[in-house]
This record gives sequence, C-alpha cells and structure tokens, in this order.
Amino acid sequence: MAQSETVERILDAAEQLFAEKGFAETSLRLITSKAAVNLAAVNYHFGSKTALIQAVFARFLDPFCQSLERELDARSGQAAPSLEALLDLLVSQALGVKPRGGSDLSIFMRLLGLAFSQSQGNLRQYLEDQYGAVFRRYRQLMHEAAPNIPPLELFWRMHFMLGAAAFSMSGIKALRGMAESDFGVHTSTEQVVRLMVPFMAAGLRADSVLHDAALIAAQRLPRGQKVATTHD
Amino acid sequence: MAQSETVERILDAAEQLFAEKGFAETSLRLITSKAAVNLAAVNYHFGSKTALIQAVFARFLDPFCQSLERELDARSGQAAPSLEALLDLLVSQALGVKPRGGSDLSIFMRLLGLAFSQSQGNLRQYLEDQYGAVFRRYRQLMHEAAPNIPPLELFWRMHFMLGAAAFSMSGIKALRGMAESDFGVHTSTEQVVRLMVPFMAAGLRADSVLHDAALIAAQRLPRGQKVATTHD
DNA sequence: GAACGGCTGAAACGTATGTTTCAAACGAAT
DNA sequence: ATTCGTTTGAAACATACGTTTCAGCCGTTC
Repeated sequence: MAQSETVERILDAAEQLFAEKGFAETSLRLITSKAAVNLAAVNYHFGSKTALIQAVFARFLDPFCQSLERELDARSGQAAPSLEALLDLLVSQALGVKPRGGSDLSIFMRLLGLAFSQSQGNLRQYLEDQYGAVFRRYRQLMHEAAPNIPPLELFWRMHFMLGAAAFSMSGIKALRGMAESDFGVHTSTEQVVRLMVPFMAAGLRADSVLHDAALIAAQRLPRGQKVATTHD
Repeated sequence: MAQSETVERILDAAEQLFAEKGFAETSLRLITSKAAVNLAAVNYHFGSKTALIQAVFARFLDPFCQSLERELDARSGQAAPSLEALLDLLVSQALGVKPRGGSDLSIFMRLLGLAFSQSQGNLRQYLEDQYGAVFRRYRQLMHEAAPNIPPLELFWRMHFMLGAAAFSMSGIKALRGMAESDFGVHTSTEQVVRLMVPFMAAGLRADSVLHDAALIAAQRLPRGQKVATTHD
C-alpha cells in the first residue's frame, strides 16, 4: 500500500551520506539513524545494501537520462548541435533535475565519481548496462559536432571531461574552501559547472594527436573486431 | 638492524590493494596476507591503518615532489615555460618516478583520485599540508604561462585537469575495456596520459568567461530555468 | 468485528574488522 | 654465553557491520 515514506527517507539519507563518506564507509545504521527509520527497513524495502546503492543512482539517473533523451529526440530532426550546445544541454539538464529537496548537483556528480572510483565492477557494470545506451547516443552527437577528432580520442576526451566534472564536484566543498582562502571569493556549485563548459569545449576540439601516431593505424578497425552494437 | 624488509613488503601490498579496492574495502588481513607478514606488523611498524595509508602516499609523493621541485629550480632562471612545457614536465615526472617494481603511473593517479574522493577528512588534509606548497608554486608558473586567465578560473581549471587525470587513471582498466570493446584498440596507460596533454592545454587556455571583475554576476542563466540557487 | 497482509520495532546472529597482548625468536653488543 | 632491545607469531579482544528473525502494529478488506 501507498509507497511508504520510509523508502524516500532512506534514499534521501543514503544519498547524502554516500556522497559525504563513500559507500563502504557509510553503514546502514548511520543511514537509518539519519533517516529516523528502523535498521531492518533497508533490507526489507531494498533487499541489501548493494541494491540500496543502485536505487540511489536510479532515482537520480533515471529522470536525468529520460529528460536528456527527450531533449535529444526533440533535436533529432534539426541540424546537428554544436559542441557548446551539447555541453550546455548536459549542464542545463544536470542543473535542472532536482527530484527532491536534498538533491544537489554536487551530490549527483560526486556519487557519479564515486561510482567509477570505488571498487566493485558491480556498480560500474550496473551503470554501464543501465545507461550505456544514452552515453553512446550522446557520444555520437559529439562525434558529429567534432568530426575531425578520431572516435577513440573523442572517447577518452569525453572521459577526461567526465573526470573533471566528477572530481571537481566530488570535492567541491574542500576546493571551494581552498579557492575562498586563496582568492577571497565564494564560487557556487552552479558557477563551477559553468566554468567547466569552455574548458571542456576547448579540450574536446583541441587538435588531435592521433592522426599519424601509431594508434591511428590500429584505430582503423580491423574488420574482424566486434564493434557490432555501436555504430559510432 | 633497522628498516626490516617487512615495511617495504607491507607498503607494496598496501599500495596495490588500495589502488585496486579502495582504502576502506582493503583489510589489514588482506594486506598482510598478500605481503606474507604477520597481521600485527602493520600496527607495530606504522601504528594504525590510517598511518599506513599516509605512508603509502608519502613513499610515492615525496620523491615525485622533490623531483618536480628540482626541475622547477633548474628552470627558475630561464624564461617562463609554456603551458605545454609545464604539462609535459608533469607528465614526464609522473612517468619517471618509479620507486619500486610494482609501482605504475595508473596506480599513482588512482591513489591520488581516491585520496580526494574518499572520506576526505583525514587524508585530504594531510596531502594539503604536506604538498600544498609545491602545488601553489606550480600554479604560479601556470599563471605566468597563461596570464590572460584570471587566477580564480585558473585555479578551477587546474582542478578540472587534476580531475580528468585522476578519474581516467582511476578507472583506467574499465575504461580501457570499454574502449577496446567499442574500437578494438588497446590504449596503454602512457598513451592515455599523452592524450591528456593537448586536451588539458587547450582547456587551460580557453577564453575566460570570468573577464569582468564581477566574477559571480557575470553568470546569467542562458535559458529560462528556475534558479532557486541552492546555496550549500 | 475479525482476519489478513504490508510494514515497523527491537533484538539477536554470524562474521569481519582494527587493535592489543604477550610469549617466543632473532641479532648484535657486552 | 649472556643480555637486551627489536621484531615476529599466534591468539584474543572489543567493536562494528550486514543481515535475519519474529512479535506486534495498523489500515484495509471481507
């Protein structure tokens, strides 16, 4: 009956605590205590801590990806968007998705960063399976926006991008503190995000170093390789 | 007889396991078992697990920073180095420092990434205290190499850079796997590092969006989304 | 009003962790 | 050969964790 509020409370608390301390360092007891629910509620509603973690991501990533895909669909007929437009789209989506009160973009990105840096191929595999399609679609658009960059290099550059975003948001509190003590200026999360756009756009379209390197040779797909699913 | 080999064995095992699984997820028993030493040896030689973690970083970062400072000293008389030269210096130092057999650049960067993304209270402060001076010195050179970028923006861009590096190296194995399955090409760690340089250099000298003194007010939302500025 | 099913509360279970203890082993100096 | 400080080995300790259990609660349905 009626989706007890307990589930939301747990997700709220877990999201915040995971972002603060990491997954392994956050105990269920801490979560349930912060959420003011019973310890057993987690295993009752989610089954396990692992499932809880995935649920936290799903609550954030599902609306984000759906919203992003909607935007991409809306643009599918028109001319291919520019790099900046693509980045802006991502930024505005990220800034726009606010499922709940507690959710902040910095939390979102920090969790994403943790997902990639914490151990288990578990979570990573989950994200890959669940949201890999959207990523590939977005990458294809990036490829069209920067056709002179070899796909392999673009792949890595997009992950440099993701890393820059995840890392900065990850430690935004500490970094903001450093910036504030060094420059006496407060930088809001949103401002940091906006600072990323020109950095990333310029990095993405920098001259490739792969055109005549050894990599480019292997880059031409030897016909046998399994490239099957992705036509990008 | 001072400095038993046990210490080195522990550090080797710990470094590798920390990089693989993270700090919290790596137990002392796993470390000592891999190192083939007694469990109590860790607490005997290092005092605590926390101290062990710091020791792992010190063994890596101390020679790196010393070597970097030496290079910076050697260049202090000459003309200010270019951005690319500065980045190359970093890369070559990072690729050059190999204190031991097991040590790999990807391990180095992954640990660094973990240091910033895991429960930041302790380790982060340690790194800041211990190596903050070198960072500031390097940043000053970056400022001279890109004088048209406002220092605050440069600060953030350097951290975007660090994030890109830490993140990519952090999950290099998984990313390499993705790249390999999508493009059928193996990318070595060193190649990934070299791919970063043009990306970062271009990002660093991208046109600033902070030109006006009004650092903060300069940011106006391009599209009509709700602002609701969540101050955190 | 009684019976049912979803949900909560409190307690316990089994396990794994970091740390401590203390006796034994080792090596160098006396 | 004995001594002494350093290092190791095996075991125990205290604690924290994720998970399970089960009795009780409450709203809904018959």
